[in-house]
Formats: sequence, structure tokens, C-alpha cells
Amino acid sequence: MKKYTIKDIAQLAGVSKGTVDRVIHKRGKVSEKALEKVNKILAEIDYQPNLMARSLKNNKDYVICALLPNPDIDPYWKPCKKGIDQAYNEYKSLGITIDTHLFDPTDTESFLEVNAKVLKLNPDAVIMAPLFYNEAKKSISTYSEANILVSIINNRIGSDDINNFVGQDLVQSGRIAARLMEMITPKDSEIIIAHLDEFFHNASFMQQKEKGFRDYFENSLTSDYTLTTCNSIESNHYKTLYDAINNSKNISGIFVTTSKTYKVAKMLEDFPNLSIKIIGYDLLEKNLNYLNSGNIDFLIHQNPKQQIYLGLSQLAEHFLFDKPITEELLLPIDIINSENYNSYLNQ
Amino acid sequence: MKKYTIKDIAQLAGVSKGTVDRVIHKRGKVSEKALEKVNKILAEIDYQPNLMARSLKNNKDYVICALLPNPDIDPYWKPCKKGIDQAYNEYKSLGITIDTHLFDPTDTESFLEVNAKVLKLNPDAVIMAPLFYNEAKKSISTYSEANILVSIINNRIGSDDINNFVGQDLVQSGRIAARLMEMITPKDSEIIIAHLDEFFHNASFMQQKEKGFRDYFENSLTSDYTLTTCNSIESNHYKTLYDAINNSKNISGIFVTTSKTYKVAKMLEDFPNLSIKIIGYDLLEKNLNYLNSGNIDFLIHQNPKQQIYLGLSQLAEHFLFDKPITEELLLPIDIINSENYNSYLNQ
DNA sequence: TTGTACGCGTTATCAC
DNA sequence: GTGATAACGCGTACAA
Repeated sequence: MKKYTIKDIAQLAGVSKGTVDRVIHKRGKVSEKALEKVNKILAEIDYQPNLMARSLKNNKDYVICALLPNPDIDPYWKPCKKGIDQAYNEYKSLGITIDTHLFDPTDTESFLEVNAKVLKLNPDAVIMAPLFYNEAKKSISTYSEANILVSIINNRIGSDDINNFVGQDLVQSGRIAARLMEMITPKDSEIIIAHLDEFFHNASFMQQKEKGFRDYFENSLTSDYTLTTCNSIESNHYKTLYDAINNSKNISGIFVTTSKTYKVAKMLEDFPNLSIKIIGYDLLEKNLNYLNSGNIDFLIHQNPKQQIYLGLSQLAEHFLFDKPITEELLLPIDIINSENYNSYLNQ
Repeated sequence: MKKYTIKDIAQLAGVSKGTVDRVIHKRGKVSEKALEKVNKILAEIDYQPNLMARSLKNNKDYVICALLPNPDIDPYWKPCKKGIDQAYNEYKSLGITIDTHLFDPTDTESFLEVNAKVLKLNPDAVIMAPLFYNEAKKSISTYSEANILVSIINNRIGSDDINNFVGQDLVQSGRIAARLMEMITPKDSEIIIAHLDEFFHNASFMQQKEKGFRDYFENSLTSDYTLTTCNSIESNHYKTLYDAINNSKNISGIFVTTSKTYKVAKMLEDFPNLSIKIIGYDLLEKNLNYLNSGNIDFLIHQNPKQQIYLGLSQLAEHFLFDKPITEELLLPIDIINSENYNSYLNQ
């Protein structure tokens, strides 16, 4: 399995390196005869261009801007720092610069400002969590017009200008929660689907999770649960959810579609004689505490760290080695209990 | 954030590239004065050697041999092919060759033969699943003496000659199964820990899983399960397990410590009026079928594909970019149910 | 249409 | 001790 170089091919074909290069890259200006000779050799051997040499010759420094919600405001995004650091360390010596810009997930204006700032920097690519649907769409097409690659993480939004999406199948995620719920609650009981307030209001992903959750039970022949959806917001002290729990005596489980699962666990401390299972999302410290104490039964891990790492990695390898970018990268949906969360944290 | 090259440093220090190189690599033969000047510059700037250039100059082709059980004999190893292919494609153009050698997991002799063959090839590294404890240990030290790096996947074996281990914490894996079992079975029932025959008889990893499983319940204040261990082998038609199920009327769950979980599910088809939960290991097709039909409740994913991919990746990056090798890489322990297995298969 | 020469950054070698 | 130079493989400008 010898490694052939352009020089080797030139020698074998009896032409010069330049001619071989022109054939390989289809730059034309090659005589019939030469073309034939080179193609014959190329057909015989398996030429693999040396990516190091190519990249070295390129010798360009690429800049990727990462636009993320401030993790101090929404701790869900905390792990992303680690993912960025990992990608940064892996690619810094190969000519990739990663530049993080945080915005306030409660403030559309802040998102727009950060996008304006980034646009001025004119990076080679942008990777972002598109929390605000309309604003994100507009920013994305602006980037695209400026020939800036766009990678999206966490939740998909429809746009032809997106080069890469890394995330999870949220409908399936709801189905997973449903199957788990089915296993740990009595079949004839009531289950609440709780959408706790999110900073961003046009997010469709809570609905996707609900859809999957309901679909699972609707297609099930053996179950006869009563499913109730409950939207609840902090400014109202989550009163709707509280009342729902307080008024029904047959609730066996609550499916929380957001990372604020711990708030439900906390609320249930007011009802010590109810036995209600909780399934929710994300490995926030507060969630893990309740998972450990047994008050939360399962969490589903959305793996924000891996999402941003993989997105960055795809972009970097594309710039450096011209690797194709996967348009859609769906991560596994991890089921977490008190015993395995630790194995995910140290990743 | 300018990128400094050796040339830049040489210019700044008023010396030649050669001298800078000697300082950086501590090759000596540098005058006090020159050393000082260069070190001063190095202290001021953040010099990051260009890994592409270094690797290009190196221009060595590295060979890694992968020693794995034949997946036609034990389907657990099937996904490894994908992992190897992935690493192969990723690194082939960068000068890494991966050479797979299969052995018969039921036959110690075959393992030794393959090792002998590989030793003759004198590769730069070997990655293997050390199924046969004593034989593996001996082979490993032979490789080490021949200056061949050794990477181990799947199950750890003690040896100072191992450069890298990729796998899971098997004791913790047992605890995870225990927690799941606790959630889906009544607290005062009987649970069987079933060790189904493995091809290799000196494997300690079934014991590790059992230890974790038992530990969990022993430290639990709320549970009073009766745990029974059952070793059962195919040549005896798994009679010991069959009898255990047949004779007891209070079994609520079976924890299968190997990938042959489907055999237990199949056996339970003989007992249609028993309701016994099954938790086992690995995403074999036969296991997934029973997971889908609800006869297996949970599987734990040992991720053999990711194990070999990460091991290969570590070795490759070490050879190419001189990256340090993690001695021990513990993968997350994935909980699988009927709804999320698909998201792992397409990885 | 073709071949040659040069540069990318690092490292090894070889004169001085 | 030191500095100049060649080489790795690729891409390309330029001369023929």
C-alpha cells in the first residue's frame, strides 16, 4: 500500500507535476495525449492527496464565531464552554480561531446586537443557538450573503442558508420520556405535561417533545393514561401547575419539557404524601441533586457540550481538510438516572 | 493574535532559524547569549508550532493493527467494523494505516496465532480486545519490548505495558442496572443475576457488574430484594436458569450480565403467565427485537464501536501531532429502551 | 500546452 | 556554536 504523490504519478506518466495537477483539478490546458496517460495511471493507483501538505500550503487562519446564550443567565449552556475549549485546543495549532460571543437569552435585542458585532468581524463561519426564531432567520441569511458558513445547534429552524445542524430529534425525545413514564407509573393514572417558562417564547421545541410524548401513548394499545398539558410561568409562581397538582388526586407523573425540572421537584416538597414521578431534561446541578435524592426519576440529556463541539469540529475539518459538512447531525438521546449521570459529566 | 513561526522568532531574536530550533528542542550547542535572546522572545509571545508542517516534515506512515474477535462468531463485535472504517477514512490521507486482524473468541490458540502474525508485521501500535487474560498479558509485554504501543478496549487487564485503555466502569454499570431494576419491580421480590456463558472463561467483567448490582441494593435502606446469582451455560441448555425460574414463584426481574440477554427473553416465552422484567447488555439485533416487543425492558450499551474508534483516534493523533495519550478513557454508560436505541445505531 | 521554480513551517544536515 | 540550505507534498505563477 504505497503512498503515491503527485511526483510519483508524473514520473509514471512521463509528464511533469504541473500537468498531473492540472488533470487532477480539471484546470484544462492539457493535451489529449497527456490527459490519457495521467488518467490511466490514476485509474490504476489509489491517489490520496496529502492533506497536511495541502493545508500547509493553504496556510490560512480561519475564524469561527460562536454565538451562545450567557450561561450565567441560563445554566443549560454552561457545558458549552468545555466543548468550545476542547475544540479550541484541538484546532488552534492547525490555524483555527474560535471566538465566543454571549447574548442574553431573555433579550431579543441583545441577540441582534451580538449578531451585528459578529457580522462586522466577518468570520469564516458562525455557529449559533438560534433562540429567537425570526431574528435568527434574518441573521442567518445575512451571514449567508456575506459568504459566512452557518452552523446551528440545539434546535432546528428552517432555512436554506444553514450549512449544518447539530442537535436531537425532539419528537423522539418525547417518546423516550413516554416509554420511561409508562414503566414507572400505574397504567390508569393521570400524567401532566408541564411546559415551564422559557426565556424565549417562540420556541417550538417544547411542543415537539409534547407531540412525541402524546404520540407514544396514543399508539399504545395497553395504556389508558389521562394526559394533561400545563403551561406555567415563574412570574405567576407556577400557580397553574401547583393548582393542577393540588386539585387532582390521581396524578402519578409529571413530564417536564425543559431544563427547569428541579422547580417541579421543589414544588412537590409541598405535597409529601403524594407519590409523583418526575421525568425532565438536562444535567443542571439542581436537577442532579433531585435525581440523587430520588425526587427526579429520569433526566434526558441534550448534550449541549457535544453539540457545540461537533459543530465546531465539522467546520474546522471542512476548512482545514475540505471535509464535507454533514447537513444534519442527530445526537443520541441519553437516558440519565442517579447512577449514570457521572459518566456523562466527565466527558 | 498573530501566529508566530520559527522564522519570526529568529528575526526578533536576531539569530537564525536553526538556533531557535535548537533552543526550542533543547538540543544544546547554543551560546549563553543566543539562548537568552531566544528565551526572552519565547517568554513574550505564545509560540505554537504548526503541527501540519511538523507532520509533513515527518512524512512517516504509521501502521496500527487492530486485533478483534470475529464478529461472525460473537456479534457483539459487529459495530467495531464501522468504528474502524470511520477512523480509517479520517486518517488514511494523513498517513495512518489500520490493519484489522480477527481471531476466534472461542479459541485461545487463534488469539495467540494472530498475535504472532501481528508481531511479525512490526506495526507502530496495536489495539486489542484482551479476551484471554494470560495470553493477552504475555502478548502485551512482547509488544512493549518491541516498542509497539498497546491500546486496550472493552475490559481492562492489569499491565504496566498498556498505553491506553478505552472502556466503561463495569461496577458502575451494574449499579445502573440495579437502579433501573429497583424502579420497575416490587421491592420485596426476588431478582436473579444471570451470567450466561461467555466464550472466554477467565473474564472478570461479569463479576464486576454483579458486584455493582449487589452493592447498590446492599447500601439501599429501602429495599429488601432477594438476590440470587445464576451461572448458566449453553451446552447445558441453560438448565440452571430454567430451573431457577421454574421453581420460584416470586421472581420479578433478571439481570443478564452479558450480551446474550435475548436468550433469557426467549426462555421466558415458556412462562407466559410470569411477569418478569429483563435488564441486559448490548444492542444486538436479537436483543433489540425483544426490546421492541417489550420483553426486554432495558439494555445497557457498551458502545464497542466508539471504544475502538476512540482508541484508534488517540493513537493516530499521537503519531501525527504528538498529542498525549489518555491512559484511561471511560465512556458514558448508556441506558437504552425501545425508543432511544435507534439514535445510537446511526452514530 | 508544458515544465520549472518557489513557498508554506519545521527539522535535519552540513559547512563554516 | 552558528547560519544557510534542503526536504517533506502540494499548489501555482511564470517562463518557455
